[in-house]
Amino acid sequence: MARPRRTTKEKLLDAAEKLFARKGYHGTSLRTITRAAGVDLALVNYHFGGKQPLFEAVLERRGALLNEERLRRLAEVRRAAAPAPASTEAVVGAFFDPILDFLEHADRGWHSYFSLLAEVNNSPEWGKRMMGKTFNATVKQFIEALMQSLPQAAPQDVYWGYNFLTGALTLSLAETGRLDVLSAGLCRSADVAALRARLGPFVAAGLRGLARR
Amino acid sequence: MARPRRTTKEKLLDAAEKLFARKGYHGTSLRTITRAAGVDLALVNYHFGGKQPLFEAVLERRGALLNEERLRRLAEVRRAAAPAPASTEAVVGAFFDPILDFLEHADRGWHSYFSLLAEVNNSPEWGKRMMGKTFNATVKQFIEALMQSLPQAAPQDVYWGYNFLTGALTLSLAETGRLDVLSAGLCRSADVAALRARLGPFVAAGLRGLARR
DNA sequence: GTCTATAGCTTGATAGAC
DNA sequence: GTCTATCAAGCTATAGAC
Repeated sequence: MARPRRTTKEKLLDAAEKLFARKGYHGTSLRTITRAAGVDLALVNYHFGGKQPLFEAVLERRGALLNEERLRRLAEVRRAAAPAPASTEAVVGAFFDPILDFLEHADRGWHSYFSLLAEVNNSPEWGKRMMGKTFNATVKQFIEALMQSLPQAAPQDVYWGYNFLTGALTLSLAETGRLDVLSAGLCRSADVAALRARLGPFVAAGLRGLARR
Repeated sequence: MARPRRTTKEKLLDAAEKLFARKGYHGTSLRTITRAAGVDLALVNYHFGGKQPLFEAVLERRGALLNEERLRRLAEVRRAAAPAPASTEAVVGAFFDPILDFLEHADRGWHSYFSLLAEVNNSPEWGKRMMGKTFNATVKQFIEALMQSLPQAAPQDVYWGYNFLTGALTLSLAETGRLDVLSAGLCRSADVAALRARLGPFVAAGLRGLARR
């Protein structure tokens, strides 16, 4: 409630975030976005310079916050374990928990943002370039920490393991509702507490299993 | 080499598969598809009735083959283990191996198909409806087999575990090239043998870890 | 910063000749 | 089954008034 007056830029970012998450980049027109934002069409070009720069601004806005929080927690678990390396469970937690906390405690926009991220991460069109630009520097530090926590694992196993880890995460973040259908309502895609209880154990056990190969 | 003469319908399906995989449904125009297929624009409507029916036909063509092969292998591992239930590793293998075999031994179209599937699976727009229509009946049998292989696990754990499993799989199938960048070339997204060696162990260990919670 | 008006294209779909 | 021709609608982007 700190600043209820959103600027035009923020209105555009919020509306674009929600709509890009639902129908993707090409499935969303600037007219739809500006109508939802209650803002004139021409202002997209004034504030962002075009459709694609707007898209990239959406991805980067919360990406920067996420990186910051992840690195803070990674430093924390490393400090707590020193001089030993942080455990696999702790590193995985530092990677997942910021996302789960944002989803549970913060504004609804994070749901859209992560759903969009899930799509971008799995898209050949955007995956490599856009995910890399925003997240590579942070991710490299996590992969290094995972390697230190699993000294017997080959580097290739850790890279592939990170790939599986992020795949499991992103599909969960997409909140497609498919889990609800498959389980006939027993599980809900949007149940963050249920996800939190299970994602970490699954991934940590998977990584240890890979290292044991 | 059995039938080198493709029908117009097949030409359209092949071109659409490749292009939808690259840029998604909204990012691909019918003109781009028909140009790539060497076929007249109006024939999409004649043969399929529109853009969306073409998209669904692409998803269903190979989906039917995949379901068939998966169920064949599931029956096989069940028969081999009877009267005990098939092991988690065997069930997971029956789910992954058909995909990996198609990728390794069959025509290039399977790469596009699975890459497209990865995007659809992570998309709120298509995920629930299109994945469900083609795959729900088969997937339910696999989830049931997983439950039998992990009798101590709660059903919720298996449903969430299936969600993680399919997330890890689909990101690997997307072949976004991100793994190549992160590992500085040490691992390659398209290396099916490397994926085969690691995906099963990761997922089986993850499921067992979940069940042990 | 905001808005109107519009240029210049591309889109999916179809009517109708062959 | 195939192809030409075209329609109406939608798109991004921008020039220029306020």
